[in-house]
Amino acid sequence: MAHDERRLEVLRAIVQDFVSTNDPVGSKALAERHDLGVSPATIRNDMAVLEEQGYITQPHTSAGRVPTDKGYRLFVDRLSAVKPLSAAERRAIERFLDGAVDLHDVLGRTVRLLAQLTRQVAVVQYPTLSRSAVRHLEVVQVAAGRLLLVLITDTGRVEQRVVDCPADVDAGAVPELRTLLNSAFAGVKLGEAGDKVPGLLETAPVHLRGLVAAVSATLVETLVEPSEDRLVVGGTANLARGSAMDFPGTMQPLLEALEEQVVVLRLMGEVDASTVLVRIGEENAHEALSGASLVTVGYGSADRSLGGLGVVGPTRMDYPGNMAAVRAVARYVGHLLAES
Amino acid sequence: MAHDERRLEVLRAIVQDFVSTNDPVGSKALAERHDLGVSPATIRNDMAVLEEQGYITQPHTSAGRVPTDKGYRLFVDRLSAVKPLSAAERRAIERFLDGAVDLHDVLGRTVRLLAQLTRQVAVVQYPTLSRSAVRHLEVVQVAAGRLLLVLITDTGRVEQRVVDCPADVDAGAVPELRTLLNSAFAGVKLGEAGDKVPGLLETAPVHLRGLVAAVSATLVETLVEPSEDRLVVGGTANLARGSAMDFPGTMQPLLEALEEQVVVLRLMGEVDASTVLVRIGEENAHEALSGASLVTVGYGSADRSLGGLGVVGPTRMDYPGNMAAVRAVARYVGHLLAES
DNA sequence: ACTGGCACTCGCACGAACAGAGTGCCAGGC
DNA sequence: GCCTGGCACTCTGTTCGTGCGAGTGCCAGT
Repeated sequence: MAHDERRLEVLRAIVQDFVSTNDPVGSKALAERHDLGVSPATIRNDMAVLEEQGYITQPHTSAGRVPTDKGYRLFVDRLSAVKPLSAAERRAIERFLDGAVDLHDVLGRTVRLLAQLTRQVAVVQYPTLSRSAVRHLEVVQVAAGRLLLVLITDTGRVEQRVVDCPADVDAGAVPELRTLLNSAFAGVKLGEAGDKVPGLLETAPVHLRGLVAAVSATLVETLVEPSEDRLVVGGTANLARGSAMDFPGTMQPLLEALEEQVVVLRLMGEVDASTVLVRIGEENAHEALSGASLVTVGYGSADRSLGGLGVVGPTRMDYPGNMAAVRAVARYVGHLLAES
Repeated sequence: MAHDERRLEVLRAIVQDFVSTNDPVGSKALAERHDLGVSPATIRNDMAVLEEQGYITQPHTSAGRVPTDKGYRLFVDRLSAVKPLSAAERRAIERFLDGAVDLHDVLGRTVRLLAQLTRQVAVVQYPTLSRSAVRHLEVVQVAAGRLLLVLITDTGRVEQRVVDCPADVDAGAVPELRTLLNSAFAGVKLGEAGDKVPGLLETAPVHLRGLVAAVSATLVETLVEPSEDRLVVGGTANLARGSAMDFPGTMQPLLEALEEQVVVLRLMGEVDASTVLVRIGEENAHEALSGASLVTVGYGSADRSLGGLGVVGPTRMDYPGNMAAVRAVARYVGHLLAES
């Protein structure tokens, strides 16, 4: 039993050393840097077992050992203590995020902050529209047969669409339409708003029917099929910083995946605000991410998750530190957006 | 005279070959691939002169020649013919950009298009606020003492701010305020709108004075000190594609500069819509860009430039092709935004 | 003014030899 | 039964030397 205990301790030491030095770690160095109380030879035996179990591997015969994805997984699940942020870091979060003027600004600052804190690539998802509610619908006439529809959500996100109205629009009708739309939709979740559009057509005053009909298609499109969720990416320069061997061959596929957004967004869909989710290397299924790890968490208030944020980096990353940073930032952003 | 003529022809050939092969080009290869009508020995003499004049250089004593920044400059200024886009490319531009639903979408598509067309990093500037005009100002009451101010510009850009009103807000006052603001500011250029705020305070109906006073500070902030101009960046994966030697050492500084935005935005400030501006290597002054070239142009209608767009890549790039692509895309985007 | 020829200079790829790191295994001690 | 010290072995990365090829500069000839 004390056996297994120590073997795990050895794994932890390997992960820690490898993360900080980026060199395969051998039994001798391990015995020197950590006082495990046993000799290198004993450690070698433990390492042989760990390798057989698939937790570590050696790049080539007679180099040190390197953790495998499975090894990192065990480390994250059982061996890593939550590393509290320093007071300076906490202060940095507040100082950095306070003073943001609008949603775009908040998310922009968040992604920069997270990238700086973790020295990894940071990703922040815009608040998911389907979970947001309508705060206000604005209708503006921009030309004779043209209306601009602006949707403002309770998370501060703004979506706009231009609608062509075949019929001439009576000037007085626009404010009426605005009132009608707002009384119908204000406070309604976007996911549920679509169902109300048909009903609206029937109950609208006769003289507005034409207008409502013209607008309804766009309305459905805006409310129900919210434009693909957006992602803010920052700190890509950190990819180039790490050792060239962090990513097999080139980092081109990873950069492509980050720009593609859809891949990352799908992963973001699974987050919730209470637990930090870690995906390591091959666990990501997607080819381009198979050499990378993601640390993600949802942000939002207790009762409602708005979106996700996290960092992307080499599997060789400081998991405890990044998990702590991601969680702390998510909490703060959640409060910030909940109260606005 | 025919002398100098041929020497320039040699320079052009060197640039073209080096851009396409990425290998230093020697006199022999040059004589084979281009029919200059003279022997390698003669070309060698020309190259010696070109090198003395600073247009080309050799990486090491016995390798071929490589163009210098000065060489590229001469090539761009005097030796490159405008390369018209293929019909397929023109069609791609239309197909790609039509069907964009809003400004964000237009710029997002533009940057992707440009990155794909040129296989370089693409940058697109949001329409500069100070050159835009107010299309509509929206006021929404989101809570007892809180107003949301939304500015919609004629270029489709949307800015929003939350205003805290110390006094209680009379429900009926909000529409009045909206009307007041719009009649005062609709159509006004943002650069000139600031001057009108003080006047507004005096001429406003008495019962609105308090409200106007509360809003005016934010109004000035939104209109006059427009939030830093935004930049959309895409195709960074193309940086990793090129040969590792395209950028000295690492591309980290370049990625940082692109995220910083401010560096690139300053360069964008100088563009105009009529001429494609090319900055080569060291001409960029800024450290991080000293190994890169920028090809930029303004977009907008004839009478009014909205912003800039362009590509960033290694000095070893296809200047004629990129200039053509950048110009064509800028034209199309200009039309698209002018008519919306 | 151009051309062919020739000697010269390097960078680079290839191979050998070498040092260093790290392992696996075995026999002995607690 | 588990740990330890020792030892032989197996690699990789590095260094050095060599040969090759590419490319140049120069010179004499047309």
